[in-house]
Amino acid sequence: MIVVIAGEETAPKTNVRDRMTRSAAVLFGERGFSGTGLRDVIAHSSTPRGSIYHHFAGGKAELAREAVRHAAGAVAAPMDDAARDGDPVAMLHAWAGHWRAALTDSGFRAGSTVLAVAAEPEEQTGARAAAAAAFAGWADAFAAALHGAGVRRKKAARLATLAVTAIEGAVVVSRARGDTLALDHVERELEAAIAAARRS
Amino acid sequence: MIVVIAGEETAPKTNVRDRMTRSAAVLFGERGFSGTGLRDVIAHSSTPRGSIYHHFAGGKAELAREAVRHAAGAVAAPMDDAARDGDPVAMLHAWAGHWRAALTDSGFRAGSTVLAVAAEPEEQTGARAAAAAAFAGWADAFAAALHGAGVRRKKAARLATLAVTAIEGAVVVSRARGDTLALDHVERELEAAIAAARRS
DNA sequence: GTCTATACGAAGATAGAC
DNA sequence: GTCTATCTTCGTATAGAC
Repeated sequence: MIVVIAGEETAPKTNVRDRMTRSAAVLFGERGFSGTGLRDVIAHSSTPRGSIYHHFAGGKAELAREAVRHAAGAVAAPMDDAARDGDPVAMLHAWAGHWRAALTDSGFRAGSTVLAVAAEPEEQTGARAAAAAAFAGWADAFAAALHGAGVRRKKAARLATLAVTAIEGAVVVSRARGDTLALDHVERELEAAIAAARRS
Repeated sequence: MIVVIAGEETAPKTNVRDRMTRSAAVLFGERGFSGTGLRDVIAHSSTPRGSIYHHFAGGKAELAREAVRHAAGAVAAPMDDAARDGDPVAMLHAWAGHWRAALTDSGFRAGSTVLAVAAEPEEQTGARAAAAAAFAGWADAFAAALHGAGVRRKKAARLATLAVTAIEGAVVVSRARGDTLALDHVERELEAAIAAARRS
């Protein structure tokens, strides 16, 4: 979410930190946590080199936690927009559509920041809890929509976990293949699973 | 697959290379490709330091390709054993059971070698094609079992993609959470999806 | 085949001037 | 807040002795 303060002439204090966070999210998703250097983040965000430890006193681990939180929100935003109808299928399409666009727009270089960080151990990233919270946030939002559409609460929770894991997995498989076939298949099968759950 | 040659007294030529490959597969799965150094592989496999470039002239990229192939086979083995009955549900249980055991036995440090390599770009790993082939191999084997159980060929292919992506995703989420809940949910929902596909 | 030694660059992180 | 300079450790990879 971008907050614009009316009439502000100078850049907000958080500008540099935000740009670093955004670039870190992109690069961690593309190259992984260990595969991305702080120098890469500086170069990608065009921010001052000497100030990264001023903005992120906790070093790379703090940057990873912020990047994961940012990425979690960036994925949740289109889902939340679509959730206003209360239709879980619309939510699924917004969710899958976000990744289809990210993959094709980047020439299949984009990847999930959250998954990339979660794929490396806590000792390296220091961001395991943030990644787990991101997965849980997506699942909870989707489960709420499913429950609102008449799916039993426990069934909705399981189906939401299936959606989170399959979509995150489909992003990786699609990237490896260089096409969106895996994402297409997952989207269609999840839609069928939602329809079946609503009937029962 | 492990081949034991009867009566062989000395270690086979491939012994050191195999141990390096196995350790690389474990460590890439746990720490990611960039997060694992060749020194880590040497230490974990207790192999001679000076010989890694003798066995893997292509360097770390060649090691990654071999590790991915090895990991692909290690996951396919329990699936193939269960597939002898031709029951896709038994295959699913063997598949999920393999990961449940790997996660709990390792204190939730184990991870998917294939996913870890696929989550980093080709320019870093040099193993994108091997990862894509591993995903495709699992999906094709599962799709064949589904088709043998009466699921239309195209539906079977889509459902198999759902299974591959969801299980790989569930391993990451389970690791981040420190429990097998995501894997449990995915296994149960995939079982329901298989049952629904056989009815239609 | 395996060894030691090392090249060469980059990693994360810090110090202290301004 | 941002700079430059630097510390220390580590990365992959290679050379050449044995």
